[in-house]
Amino acid sequence: MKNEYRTKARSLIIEYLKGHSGKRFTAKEIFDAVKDDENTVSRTTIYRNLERLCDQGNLVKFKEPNQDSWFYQYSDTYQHCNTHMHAQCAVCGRIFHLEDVFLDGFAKKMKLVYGFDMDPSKSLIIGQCESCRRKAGKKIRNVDVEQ
Amino acid sequence: MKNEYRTKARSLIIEYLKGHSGKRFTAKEIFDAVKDDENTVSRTTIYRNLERLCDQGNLVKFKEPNQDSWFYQYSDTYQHCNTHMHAQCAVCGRIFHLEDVFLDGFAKKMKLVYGFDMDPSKSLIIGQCESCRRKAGKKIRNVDVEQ
DNA sequence: TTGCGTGCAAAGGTTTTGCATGGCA
DNA sequence: TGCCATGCAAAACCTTTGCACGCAA
Repeated sequence: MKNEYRTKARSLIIEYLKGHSGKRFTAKEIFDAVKDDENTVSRTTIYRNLERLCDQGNLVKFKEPNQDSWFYQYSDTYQHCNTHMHAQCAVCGRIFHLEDVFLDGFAKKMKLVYGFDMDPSKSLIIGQCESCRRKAGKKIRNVDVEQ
Repeated sequence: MKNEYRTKARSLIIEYLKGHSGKRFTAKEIFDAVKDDENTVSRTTIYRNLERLCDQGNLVKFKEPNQDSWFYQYSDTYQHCNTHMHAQCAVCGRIFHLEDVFLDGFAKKMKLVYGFDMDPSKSLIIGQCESCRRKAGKKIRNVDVEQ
């Protein structure tokens, strides 16, 4: 078992991700965000820490259509991710954790009708969340007030 | 509107994809498959044709977890893809088209419980298909008979 | 002091672009 | 002939790796 050290770089990354929990970022965005006039965290370190956080289960790593780079999203509740399904808002990128009970009926039907054994933890529902739908209604000249 | 020419390269690519409809390939795999002793289609051409096929709606392009490159899968029925949901087998990669009626209940519940407007065409269910589950049962010393 | 973490530079791999050439209609 | 498509080489990106040095415990 490896001992884990608390370093400046790692703290900066985790702080940033935690501070924006629920939003998704590319490695590049995190690199830019963590850097300021005095300090910089190398890309290598960013990648290595992101990978570690994924392994530890605090980070979700996923792709979006037509995007070259991976997205990372911090989630305190991700520990349970191997057991349940997620929905992601196509607008703001937030990931929602769906209750298992909610899925039971669907999974059963999938099995019955298609003979398909679904793996909820790997499946992803895409759509628009409530708050983004509300915002969309308030859009002025097709420009977002905030993202 | 652009006129489309029938060229050797494009025919080779489409033929290969059609001949293996339901399977998924990376650009590299298609590059290797299309090449033989006499002919070769450049990577550039592969990518340009794959992109065009996607635009035309005959090809699905998607990522899989922890894979660097995109996967492409030919589908004659993909024309309807903007209206319905898909399930993908994690083992063989085949994509199944789910009936719309099948989803109605689920979508309604999503809206009701989470206020989430799902976009079936972009959502993906991952799991194991019937035939792969059967094969898995027949596995000998953890080696697949065929993939 | 030990060994984990970081940074640099370089490599690896996939995909895109510019430009001249080739081929379909 | 007039476009469209192809191929080559190079570039653009994102991500990973090797190695020496720095820092936490």
